[in-house]
Amino acid sequence: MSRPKNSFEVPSLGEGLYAYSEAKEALAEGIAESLRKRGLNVSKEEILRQMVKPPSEEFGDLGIGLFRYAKALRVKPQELAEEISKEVNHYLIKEKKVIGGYLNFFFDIKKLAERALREAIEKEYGKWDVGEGKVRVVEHTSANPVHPLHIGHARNMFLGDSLVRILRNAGWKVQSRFYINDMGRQVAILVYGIMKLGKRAPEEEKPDHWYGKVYSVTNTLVELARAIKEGDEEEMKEWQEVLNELEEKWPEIVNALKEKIRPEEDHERAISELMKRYEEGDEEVKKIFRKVVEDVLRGFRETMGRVGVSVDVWDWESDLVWSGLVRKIIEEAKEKGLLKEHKGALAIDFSPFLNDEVRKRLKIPKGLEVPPLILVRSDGTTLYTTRDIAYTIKKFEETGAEKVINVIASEQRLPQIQLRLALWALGYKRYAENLIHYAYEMVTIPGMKMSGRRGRMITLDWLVDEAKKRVEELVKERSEAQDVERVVEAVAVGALKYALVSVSAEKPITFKWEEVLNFNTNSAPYLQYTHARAVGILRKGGKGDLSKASFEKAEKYKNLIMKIAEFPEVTKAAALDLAPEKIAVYLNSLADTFNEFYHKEPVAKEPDEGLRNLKLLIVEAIANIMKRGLNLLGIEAPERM
RNA sequence: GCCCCCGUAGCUCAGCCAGGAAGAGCGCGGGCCUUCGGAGCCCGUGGUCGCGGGUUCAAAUCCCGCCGGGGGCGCCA
Repeated sequence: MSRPKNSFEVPSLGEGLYAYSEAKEALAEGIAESLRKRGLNVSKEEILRQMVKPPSEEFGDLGIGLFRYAKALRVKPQELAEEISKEVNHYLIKEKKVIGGYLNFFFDIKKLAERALREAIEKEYGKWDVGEGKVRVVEHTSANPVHPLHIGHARNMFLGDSLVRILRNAGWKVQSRFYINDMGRQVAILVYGIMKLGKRAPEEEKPDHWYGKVYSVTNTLVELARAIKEGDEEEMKEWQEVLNELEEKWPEIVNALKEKIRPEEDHERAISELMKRYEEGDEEVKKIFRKVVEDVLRGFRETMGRVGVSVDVWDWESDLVWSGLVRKIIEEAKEKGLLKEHKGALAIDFSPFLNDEVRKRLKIPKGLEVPPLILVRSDGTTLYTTRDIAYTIKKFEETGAEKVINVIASEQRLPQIQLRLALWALGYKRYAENLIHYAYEMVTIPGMKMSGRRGRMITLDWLVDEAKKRVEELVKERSEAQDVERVVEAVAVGALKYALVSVSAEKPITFKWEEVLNFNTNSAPYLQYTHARAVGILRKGGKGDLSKASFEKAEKYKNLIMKIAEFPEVTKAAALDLAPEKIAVYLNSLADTFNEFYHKEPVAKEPDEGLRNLKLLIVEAIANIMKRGLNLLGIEAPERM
């Protein structure tokens, strides 16, 4: 581990790497060196990538296939493996075994346990400095402030928050940001409705929920008016149906707005006018927009508070426009001759830039046709992506960030690509290359259809309420905790988070309560329970003493020792791959291994003092890892459940 | 139509980026409770890695083509 550069990112370990990692790297370097001696140009990193866990314990704990090098050297794989085997050593390795072209290593579990257990009971086990104190920005949640946060935003928020934690743990300085998209058409529609209605959210209702209703109703009335004007029978029918549905749910709001948003008026123009005035900074309009959006954000913050997520910086899209940053971008584009008229608006045509080299560097798929990006509407206002260009530059320049990670639904892949291309075209090449679209797929609940236009939403507030209700029933009877309320909260929220971060982001999720709240396996409650159980043992048995533990008996608990020793590799991989699910998968398997041990081995009651101390150390390591691992996923680990 | 993502055991998923020796859990069948928290444990069951080609000593992994599911192709975001 290199020396920390930021005082607040100091790893607690002294010199050197974690035991397992140190051994693995030493072996890799040894193998690479052996191969270099034979004339091959091989790096430690290349070897490291190929080192795998053999399929069976009998083959070894760590291994590598040397076929490709044998081929390059024109020798038999087995012979090469045997020769290299003699040249590679580390004090934590007690045996080497060659099987075919594989070179496998066995750890000396006693020695590994001595080191790994000492490391694992340290407060900051699994912390790294691979980020070297460099800055990264993670933008997440960034929901449109026109309706409550829903299940999709929840996935976004939990993934984003977990990435922040994982990256910080790996030594990056991370800033999280929420982009308040207050200049889009949707907010203008909401404000339009509010102006017509002539009032803001009532005290007794959560503001984001109330505004969500107003937004749905206004949008429906506006769309209906448009359909009538255009004489589109089909659309008319559809929107009328939506309106009827909304009227059943929220008669008051619909009735109040129906009077004021009449089909014969030109609402489109009025809304465009509003947007324009807001963009120009018209004081009167500004006041209303800001008040409405602030109200909705208050609702967001309340929800985020419930699930324990906060962001460092809240950025207003409108500030970007008013500060002139957006205009500056447009000027730059003009000067560079990038702006072309496209159907009456101003756009960047990317075709001159789209060569294979650029595609590769900006991760744009080979076959993807990228349409021109419109920067300025014909009425002179700007669009979301235009402002996002300015925002991206701001994120990089304000923080000196090495990379900016945008957690954004995969539906927005194309605009994100256009954004990178626009940055590239404008000459912000480093930013373009280091802007990461962390895309995630949708979440669905069987039997519940979300429909924005129909005001049908699976809100995060509802999810939390529902989870708490369900958890309460399960916990109340059995709980040993005094503060059952807090436990219910931690378990309910934890279960939701785990369900949404334990699956890789690119996979769609089908949300099923039976799985989310399955206390038996692969869920936050299962892991929390395992943690509480481990802590419970320590309460009874006390903490283990390193100087009294019989490490020579560690071999018997090899599975656990190995797992404990591997934890830092997992936290590192999760950070490098931006993969919270790796933590989840690991913790689940650690819990399985521990529960097996727990059942077979008395710990606190173990009569042999040396063995008892060893076991207590193992239990303490598990508790610590469980807690730290869950924390990286944003999940609390109560001491009692 | 074009493009992107996904397709691994009955179910939920890991492994795919950096090719090397098919993995978990659930479910199902059987067993274990006077024991530190049974929200548990043990044994067993289960796969032409969507299909077809190709590259390779070696393909779930890379390449090409198809099939199925989802998403995207707006002066919306």
